[in-house]
Amino acid sequence: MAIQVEQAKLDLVESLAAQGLVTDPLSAKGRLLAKAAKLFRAKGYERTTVRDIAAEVGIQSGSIFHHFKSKDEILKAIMEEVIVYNMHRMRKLVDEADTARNALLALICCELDAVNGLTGNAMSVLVYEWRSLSEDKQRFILGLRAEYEALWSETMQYALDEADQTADVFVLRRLLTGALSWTTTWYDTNGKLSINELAEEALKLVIKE
Amino acid sequence: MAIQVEQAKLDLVESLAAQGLVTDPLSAKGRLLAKAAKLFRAKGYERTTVRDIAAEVGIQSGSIFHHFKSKDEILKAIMEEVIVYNMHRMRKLVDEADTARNALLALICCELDAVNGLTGNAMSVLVYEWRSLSEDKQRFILGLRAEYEALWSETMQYALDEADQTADVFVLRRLLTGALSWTTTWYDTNGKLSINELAEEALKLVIKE
DNA sequence: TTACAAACCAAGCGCTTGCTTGGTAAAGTG
DNA sequence: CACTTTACCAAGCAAGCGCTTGGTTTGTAA
Repeated sequence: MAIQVEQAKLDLVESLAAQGLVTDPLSAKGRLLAKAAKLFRAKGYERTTVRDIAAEVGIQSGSIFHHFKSKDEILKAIMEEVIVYNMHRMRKLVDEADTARNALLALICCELDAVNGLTGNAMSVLVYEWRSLSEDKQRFILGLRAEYEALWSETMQYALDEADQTADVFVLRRLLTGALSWTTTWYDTNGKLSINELAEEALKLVIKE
Repeated sequence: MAIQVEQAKLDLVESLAAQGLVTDPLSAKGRLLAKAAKLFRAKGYERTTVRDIAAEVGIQSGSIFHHFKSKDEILKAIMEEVIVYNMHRMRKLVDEADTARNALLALICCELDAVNGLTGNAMSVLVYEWRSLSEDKQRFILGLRAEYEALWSETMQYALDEADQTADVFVLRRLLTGALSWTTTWYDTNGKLSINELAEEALKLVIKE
């Protein structure tokens, strides 16, 4: 991926951090979130102890609770911020796309990059550590996801219309969600297949040519 | 799904249980496995305590260790048996199929049914509770999965050849794996969409017509 | 230099966890 | 009938868990 694209992603983080929408990744709290996401992904939320996180950051376990009220507040923060961040990216990409097909391709690319790139740990946690949140926190995150999914459905419907295809968007989006999120278990960022190539393959699942 | 198909599945369980390849679901141990799978799926392995399982079965928590040496032996047994069972089903269906396309459709159908039907709890656990196994047990299960995946790759390649399509089977199978296993989170067994219809939709992702 | 908040430490509390132990009751087997 | 095996109970231990507490250090700005 081109350098300016990577820079754009960093700029967005900085901008969102300045607005207080996400935690500055360079702050003490931000570093803690990143390390926690890494551990939660690698070992699972329940198997990761606050002592593990503290050791990874280089502080005492009790000090964690200066930044977060509880362990599952950490999990919630990871999930919330990764949705907020990717939502902003997605909206921008969809607005910039010239065709409906390319808007959909951009979304696929974005989700693949979210799952396998910088926010990969957080995205994996979002997808697979769902049940570890308390019920009310689950509802809160579900609300955010609803917005995210609305943008997907809309974009997908436009792309299907443009290609003169009829399909059940509900079913198709869910099949695609699984296909894309599952890449976290097998896709190798340093392998031969680029994210863009993989995105083209995934688009072919939806839009026949 | 037709009654005789359901009966065939029960017959297979009985036959495998008689051979000692899986635990008889009617035995004390078998009931424990089923209840454990249900809980592991609903709450996750780590959040499910041996006391939870015992209460569900109706025995004391210590009595569990008469049947299994440790908690993660239960997890391993659930995973092992669901692979063995579905492997037998898949082999039979592939052998009976008249075309390569139908063999692939049968596999898709089988996996969807495995994920959403009788073995749904166990399959979800197999897919999502992976990291909770000890390392050597992970390797053991991985060996079984390798056989399972070999049958998939082979069948998929035949179907692509038959349809005069070229594609990367490695990538395509993994995209499909994600799409199918993710159905566990949204597919409603009692909804309007049947497993067979969903399987046709999933086949369309792979084989264009 | 003083003042103050943010970041962190050292120690440990109370609870839950997987698992062990020594024993009992019932069912199967010759 | 005696004997073995299977299935289970009642009680509790040792370890690990999230989290609290009271106090100390570090950074910042007037």
